[in-house]
Amino acid sequence: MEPKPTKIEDVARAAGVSIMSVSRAMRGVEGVSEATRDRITGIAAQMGYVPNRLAGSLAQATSSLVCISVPTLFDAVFAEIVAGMRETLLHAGLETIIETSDYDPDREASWVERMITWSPAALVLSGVDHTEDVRERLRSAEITVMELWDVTESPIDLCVGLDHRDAGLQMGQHLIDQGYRNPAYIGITKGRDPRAEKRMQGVADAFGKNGMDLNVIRTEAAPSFEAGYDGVMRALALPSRPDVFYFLNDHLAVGGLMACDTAGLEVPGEMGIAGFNGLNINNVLPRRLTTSITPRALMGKTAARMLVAALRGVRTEHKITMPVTIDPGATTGPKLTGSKPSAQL
Amino acid sequence: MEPKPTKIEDVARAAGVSIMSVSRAMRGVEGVSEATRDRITGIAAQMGYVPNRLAGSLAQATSSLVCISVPTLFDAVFAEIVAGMRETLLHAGLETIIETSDYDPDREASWVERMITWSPAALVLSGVDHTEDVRERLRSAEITVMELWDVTESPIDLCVGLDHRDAGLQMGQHLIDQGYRNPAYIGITKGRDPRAEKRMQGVADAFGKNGMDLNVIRTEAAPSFEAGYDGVMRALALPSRPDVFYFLNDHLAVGGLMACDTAGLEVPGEMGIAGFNGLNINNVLPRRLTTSITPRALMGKTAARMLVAALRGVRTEHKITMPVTIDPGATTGPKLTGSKPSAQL
DNA sequence: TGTGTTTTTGTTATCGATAACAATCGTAAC
DNA sequence: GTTACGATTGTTATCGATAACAAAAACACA
Repeated sequence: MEPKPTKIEDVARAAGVSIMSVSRAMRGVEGVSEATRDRITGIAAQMGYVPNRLAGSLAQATSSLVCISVPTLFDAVFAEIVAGMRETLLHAGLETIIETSDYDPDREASWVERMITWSPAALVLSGVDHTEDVRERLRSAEITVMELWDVTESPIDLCVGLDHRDAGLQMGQHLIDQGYRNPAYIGITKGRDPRAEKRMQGVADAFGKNGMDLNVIRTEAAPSFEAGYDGVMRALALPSRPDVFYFLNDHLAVGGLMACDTAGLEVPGEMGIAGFNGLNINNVLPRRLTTSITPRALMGKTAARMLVAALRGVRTEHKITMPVTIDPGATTGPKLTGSKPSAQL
Repeated sequence: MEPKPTKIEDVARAAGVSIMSVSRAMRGVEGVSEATRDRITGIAAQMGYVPNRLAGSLAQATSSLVCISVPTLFDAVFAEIVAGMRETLLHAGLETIIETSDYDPDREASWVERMITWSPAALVLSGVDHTEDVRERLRSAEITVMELWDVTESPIDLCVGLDHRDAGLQMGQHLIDQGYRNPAYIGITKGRDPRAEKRMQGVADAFGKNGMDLNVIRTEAAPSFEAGYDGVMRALALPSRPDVFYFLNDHLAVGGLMACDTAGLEVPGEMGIAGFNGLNINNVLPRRLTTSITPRALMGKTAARMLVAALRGVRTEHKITMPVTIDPGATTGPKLTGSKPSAQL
């Protein structure tokens, strides 16, 4: 009663050819005439034959798997990057496996360990900060590695990302230009998100050059709306109240914006707010967030193309730094001190 | 120079045993004494041996892969369900592959086709509405199938989800109780999200029982903040303005809330707003959204446990309907007609 | 001490494909 | 009508593991 799946041998027998001809026909490689190819693929389709990729990959000693590790899928940022990659990869006949490391390097490490057992064609990691174990493994395994989202002077292999410190520097300067003088950064536990730390450093440096300090407020939560909300609540209790908040990302910024609203603080009049990413929630906020727009889909697509090229032996550049642009928005700006309308929403 | 990965044979030679002993030792199955097992695993670790899963799965005719298809990862809803599953599955030694179908049944179908080639242990699909091709394939392949997020009388195999129509019915009654009489549904193109259609139907039925009609407004966009915003803008142009909006989900509801705010409509005084899911953005909104709370993480965990049990041959229930509870929030309620404060945010 | 039983270890066949090489076919050139 | 070369097809070895069965060793009990 069990409907044993048809294998290549069955198709070969049915078509009256050798299994190699079927193999060649199915993969679309050279070595069969157009006529027999068409005949074989026709019969295969009719028989409902699906090649066993496990066997194929084993024989080829490499699979068509691309394993991607991102910190989280709880916000759309990495989902967009991944979506950008997938389309291109799928088009190139590559399957993707996604992992969420939850910003935990050890978890990334154990994942790399596991993935290697599948002989993937490539591994994609988020960021450039990895444990020594991971670097070691990747060095010894002959797997193409792509580091995404951040850039470094010494990539393991390929690298497509942003210069986060520079993005911070840029935003810092923007905030200074807007007249802010007492900035605070609101983020999460130190070390959890290395990219955010770099951005913070950039902002700190920008203000530092002008002799101003950056207050740092950290919540222990994951990067979320709530973390931003809580951060603001905590920040407002500081002895000298900041005049602008630079948030870890737009999620925290939105939470922070809501917190300011709840606290009755006028934005940007009494408090400036800046985020990072340019999420699409920005398109519906009554007041657009000041933020840095990151080219997420494009980054994914770029990375995927570079990866596919590399897998085909066409090695072009090894490292691309994508541009980040500032969306001035409406949550920073001249400090008005007019009448304060009460909150609605 | 190439550091050929060590294989089972190398370990066997180094340990002075047969490869079967190594195989048994590595997998933790019966058939080796404790002493030799420890010795073998020690040597293997020392040699940096990682078993080739392709070979293993091929020999076993089944892999430890669980393939999961969700409509989207752009909002956190499915990400949370998936996260709930992953932990349990990983614990059971199962690897997960995630696909986003973008609400496209054909895309789901081609994905199923591709996944089968990897001999997965199980397939997880979102919803219970699939193309006939998919049903056909899954019937013939001997793969455990889990349908998630929705429920049906006749699941393919296993099923863990919500009764969406009932959730709609529940919310509809709630809105009626709050005094609303002219409801409108704001969603996306018909047929794209079958679950949303069921919820809408539930609301329509609830109002219908009381002799009231449900206006239906559809934007063509994907389910997003913008879709809710645009939907409201369009709804406000209707001849008879609705007094309450039931949105496809919280994302649209948040967008709609912002639109009402921008349009200067008092919520809930002049307009009620209800969503679906209970996203955590609700924790920071100055006015909590009226919504249905869905147990997403729990659903994922429950599904994963059921799946693991089924894979081990322990078949308990086949179908579980998870409860949905209403969060009354503050965007629906007595229609106040007090002074209208101007918008801040 | 010998025989039966259980545990441990090893041997052989197999999983379903692909690579590398060998054989065959067709046809163009001489 | 051969010779020769490129295009097509087939054969054999291999990929790295596991299942099923066989052999050897350890243990038990009369």
